[in-house]
Amino acid sequence: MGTPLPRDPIAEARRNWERRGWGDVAAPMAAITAIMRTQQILLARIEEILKPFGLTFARYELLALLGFSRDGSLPMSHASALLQVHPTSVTNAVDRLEQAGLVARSPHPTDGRTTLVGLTADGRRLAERATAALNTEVFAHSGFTDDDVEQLIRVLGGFRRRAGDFVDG
Amino acid sequence: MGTPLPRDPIAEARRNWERRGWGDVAAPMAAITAIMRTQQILLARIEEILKPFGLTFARYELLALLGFSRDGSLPMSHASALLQVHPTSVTNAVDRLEQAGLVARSPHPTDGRTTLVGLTADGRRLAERATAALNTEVFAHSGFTDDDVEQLIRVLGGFRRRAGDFVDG
DNA sequence: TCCAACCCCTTGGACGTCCTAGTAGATTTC
DNA sequence: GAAATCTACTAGGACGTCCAAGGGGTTGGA
Repeated sequence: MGTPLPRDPIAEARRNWERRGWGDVAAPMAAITAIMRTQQILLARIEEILKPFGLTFARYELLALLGFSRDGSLPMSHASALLQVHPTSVTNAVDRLEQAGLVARSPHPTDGRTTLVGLTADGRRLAERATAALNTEVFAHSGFTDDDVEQLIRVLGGFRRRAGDFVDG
Repeated sequence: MGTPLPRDPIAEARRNWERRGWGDVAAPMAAITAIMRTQQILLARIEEILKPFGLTFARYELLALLGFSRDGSLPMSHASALLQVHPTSVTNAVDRLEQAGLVARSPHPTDGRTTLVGLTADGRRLAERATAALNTEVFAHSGFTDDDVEQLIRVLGGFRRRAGDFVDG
């Protein structure tokens, strides 16, 4: 999985599509496949940076989200909605972060169904250090030009809105 | 995980980054996060279409790759390289596809280390039907305009080449 | 010739994601 | 006010991905 290929496998797939008479959908197929592969590359880079902190990307995202919330604490359902992952994924992440002493669960003061997750002091410190590392090690040399970034945000933002992720502009 | 959010959580994150004084990396952070989320949406759509065929995206990719190879058969290491996944992921996919009678393993004629994976007749038929379904149900209404597709292929292709995925132009 | 280095594949384990229940609390409806 | 419905979280399981380790097959240099 290390050595570069002599040819772009996605361009190859696109040619195969065209050869079979699916030229009308070959380009979107290639674009979607490229998104899949790019995500894989980026995720690997991020995980590599987070590993020394004992974090995965899923756990980091939760930590960062809590760090930006008013009082460092949120209902689990709210975290699930904002991170746009299944509730059980939040349960999983909270279990492990709680084990590590980075977050703590507490009951909601008025709604007995709801559990709040809050950062511990350790959790807040680690989130800040991990963010600093990601900023300098990943985001600062993302591999995209400023123009690329501009276009990606515009194109993918439109896609996500049309896909029903959010409703505002 | 179903109802749209009132605000774009990625734009929100970007504003948080800027507020903390990380404005220099806020845009790439937003672009990368958008790629992550877009991949998640697209993968869910694809898996939904493949489910009636008893396939996952990982298994479909292997089936499709074999369908485009000369004789419908490849060394497992070659499949791993072309699909750009870990060898154990190929082992896993082949195990399940073989169980379903869609592929078959056979020894390499001259190299005793190598195992070939080949499509069965059932496998080839299913790959064709699944591809047709993806073409009409996903790629034909990708949610991207032709311009979007053009830009994504260009931007992500450049990124992947610089990341060492492949070496040609 | 023969052994060290390398390659190919598999096993076992850790993680994250989702789905399907299932339990408990809150809200709505009649 | 009681029943039906909804909401929040958790347990268990399937799947894909990766890493680490191990067992054979190949190869090339001493």
